[in-house]
Amino acid sequence: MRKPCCEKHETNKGAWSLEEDQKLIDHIQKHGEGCWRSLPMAAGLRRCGKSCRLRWINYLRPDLKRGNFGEDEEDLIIRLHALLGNRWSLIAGRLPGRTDNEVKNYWNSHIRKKLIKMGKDPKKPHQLGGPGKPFLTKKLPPAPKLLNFHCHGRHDNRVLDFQTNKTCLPDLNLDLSLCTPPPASTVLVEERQQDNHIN
DNA sequence: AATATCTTCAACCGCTACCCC
DNA sequence: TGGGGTAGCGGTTGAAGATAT
Repeated sequence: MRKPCCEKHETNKGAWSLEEDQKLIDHIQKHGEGCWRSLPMAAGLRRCGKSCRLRWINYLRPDLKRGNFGEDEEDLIIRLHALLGNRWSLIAGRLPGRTDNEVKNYWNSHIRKKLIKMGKDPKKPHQLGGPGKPFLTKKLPPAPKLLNFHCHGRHDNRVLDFQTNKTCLPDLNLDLSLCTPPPASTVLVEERQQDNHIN
């Protein structure tokens, strides 16, 4: 029998209060993300670590882009979904400031209906501009670690090529199944700026 | 104005992948 | 190498708000 991830009778459930949010924000600002299991006790929260992680990732993170999806974002989601299927975290990784949960909800509540209305079957990627048959029907090997490169709600995806020392917008590599880690000489400008305190 | 139905989205659950010993 | 613990992912649920009757 699987052990519960936390002592259920001692944890709050349901909507988060402002006070809980603040405690979580304060704790993460002080100690950073990570070690979710021990975080609730350390932060003085009666919540399961999983719940804290989800709340932070989906709602409290300062770099989240709230509000409606733009047309370009919607188009990108459709194209990526045609390639990747329901791999929401990968899709969200290509949409700066968006979370997998948000993308998934948006797909289920808006895009899916829109496509059905247009007479397209959202379950058939080839009707949406994807490959002729479902592209990723079997489990992929784990994504390269550096895919995180695109994650965590980056505000822009510009990269700095250390060889040319120029910034550029990377081509949209939709073929994530073949995506390899970026060369060591390439890092996000934003990260570099943070490191060097450039602005 | 009251009630029913639909829609949206935050949060939960269970499973799997990953990491460490 | 395999077993246990933890993090992350995707599916699902349910409360709250919006809209229709």
